[in-house]
Amino acid sequence: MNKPATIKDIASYCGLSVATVSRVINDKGPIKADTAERVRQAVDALGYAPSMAARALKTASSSVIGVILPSLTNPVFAETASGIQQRAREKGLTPIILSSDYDLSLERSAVATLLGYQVEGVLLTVNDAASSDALARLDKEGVPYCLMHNVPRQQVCGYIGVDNYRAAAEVAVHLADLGHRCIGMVSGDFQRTDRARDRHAGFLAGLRYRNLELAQLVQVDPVNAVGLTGEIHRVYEQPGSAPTAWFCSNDLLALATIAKLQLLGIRVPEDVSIVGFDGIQAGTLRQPNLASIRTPNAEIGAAAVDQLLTNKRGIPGQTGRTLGHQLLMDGTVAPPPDHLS
Amino acid sequence: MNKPATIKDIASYCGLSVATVSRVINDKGPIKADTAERVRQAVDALGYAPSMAARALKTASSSVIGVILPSLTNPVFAETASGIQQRAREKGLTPIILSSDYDLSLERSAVATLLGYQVEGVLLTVNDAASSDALARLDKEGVPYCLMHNVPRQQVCGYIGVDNYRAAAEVAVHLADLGHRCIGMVSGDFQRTDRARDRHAGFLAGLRYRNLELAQLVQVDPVNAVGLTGEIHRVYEQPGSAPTAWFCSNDLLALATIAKLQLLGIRVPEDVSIVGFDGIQAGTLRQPNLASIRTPNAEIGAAAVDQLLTNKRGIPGQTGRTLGHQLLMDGTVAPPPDHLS
DNA sequence: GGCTGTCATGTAAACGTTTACATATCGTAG
DNA sequence: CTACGATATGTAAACGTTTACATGACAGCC
Repeated sequence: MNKPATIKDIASYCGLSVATVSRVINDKGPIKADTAERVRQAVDALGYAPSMAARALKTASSSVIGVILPSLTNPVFAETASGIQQRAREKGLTPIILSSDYDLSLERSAVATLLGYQVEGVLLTVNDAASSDALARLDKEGVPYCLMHNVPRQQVCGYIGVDNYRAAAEVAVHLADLGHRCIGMVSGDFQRTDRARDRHAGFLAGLRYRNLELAQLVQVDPVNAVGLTGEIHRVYEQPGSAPTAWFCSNDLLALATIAKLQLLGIRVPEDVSIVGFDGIQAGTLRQPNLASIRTPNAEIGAAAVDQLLTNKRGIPGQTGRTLGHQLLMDGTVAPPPDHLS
Repeated sequence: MNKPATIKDIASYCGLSVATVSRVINDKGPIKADTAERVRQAVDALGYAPSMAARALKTASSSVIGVILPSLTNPVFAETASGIQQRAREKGLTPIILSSDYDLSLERSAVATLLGYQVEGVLLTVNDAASSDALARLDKEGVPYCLMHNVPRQQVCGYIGVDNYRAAAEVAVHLADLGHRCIGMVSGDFQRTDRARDRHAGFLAGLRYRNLELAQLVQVDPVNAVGLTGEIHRVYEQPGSAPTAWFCSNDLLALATIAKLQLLGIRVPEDVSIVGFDGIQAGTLRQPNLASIRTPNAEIGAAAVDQLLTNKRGIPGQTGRTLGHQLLMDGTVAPPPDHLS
């Protein structure tokens, strides 16, 4: 690896002092047009790239923002990362994106890593905002941050997400109004994340609003839906009332549920309705389309960057925003089979 | 934002010199157990995180690796990123992941950005390895890199991927051996990426090997499969021989194609067989499973990190590796409808 | 006791920037 | 002709580390 060119190389190449070169590069202070041109040529010729390390050290600002997400492969967070990426690029910031793999100790060490890079701020989704060490650390260090997707605590630096509770409640009401009376829920990361709990609570509230209760709650391992087959099988084997509709706490789970039902010879949505949550692309690449709640994931990321910058400048404004979601209630939802309307 | 604690704060807190503290932190040189303990306590107490900027500046090594991928939302690259992430963490490296959005000028500026961070090396997937400015720049600067997923040029620093040509040829042979005689291909980023071209060429070669030629080539906008509906409709409207099997250059395209066919009342795989490429999760979350080529995406990312480290140490060994792929030829593939076996 | 070697620590320079301050040049008003 | 403000550039210190070198303490050996 060649030694990268430094500002001194540029300076001596042009017969100038480093100060002048620095001024040209950051265009600060007065400079002769001729000089500026010479410097620019030298920069090109020597392939000079200013050392962000030195710059960060001197100016105590790194132009780096930290990002911590539970997963990069989950489309929800991939889209969020993508939105962050784009907005950060516009703002001249470089994101360092780390995955916590839903692991609390990795959440903590990710924060520690980012602190070392003197990040301008951190955008993150934690398992549980109310009890997060990672968040506590950021608060303690006074590093601005913006939560994404989480259910925010009281005193939070910044927050962007959707109203999971309300969205889930809307699904419950919608299913009830279609005539469903026996409704189940499939939850994955139920105990692990605050949003899964919020969706559950919201769904129950929605059912209650229509004088229903949850007929079944199936909990499965969130990573690869282990146990789903057995549970679904059990529910539909037993005599008695099996749900005519299921709300799944995310789309991947919903797709897996549909596949299992089909294997049992149960048709979706003719026999059973399925609703997911997230509105991922895979849900629209099938017939019938997966009914779901579409959340503006990329927009959440972009808005989080904006929120961070607002906070940094100390503008007192609002500390968070709840973005709108969209009900996609066609495709895999229909009235229950015996329903006369 | 509080001023972060520096090594000097630790030193004066313990009544030691910065040199000693530094030695404790990096455990180099002899230190009394007692002293080490005191330092560690101070680190915890003050929440000290060493400045990576200063460290990078002094040691001229940043512990940062650059990553450039065409997209973060495409599951293939999301998995690759995830694999990189994990292996990098094990090796004590921090990845800066940037998305080029398949844009050549963003590819270039991503390299420039990374150069500023004095990255130890770069892992990247470019549109076209043979003509990439980004790669040329890395070569010029002497920064080690490892290509992922690309079809490598002759003189390349490092390379990890699968044999797209061979895999596509295997699909062709498999379809031919099932009895298909009229076979089409749906290609997305056909003209844009080297691997799409490679898959196309390999597929043609496979067909030729069985004395067949490509019956139809449908090209669509890769981002959202614009035009697919019209093309598919056209093919099956016209009288004459319509393909009984389609090879799609990636899984997202394959899923979209299946959805379109179903809308035309064409059954998959009873009437028409569909094969994708990549083996993404969404393909397995449906019935029947999407036939595809599964590529070890996460492993490609992890192997690329290893390859980079090998290259850096100047170990002369191999400059690249081709990892194995896996044919998943069930679900959406079947013999053609009129086939007697 | 003096010499040597090992262990533990301190001193200070360097890494590549930015920037406050100093300097130099020059046109122009007094 | 001097003084002055503007303009353009140079000088040097500082940012937080690491590390070669220097120092000091203490043990073992003759």
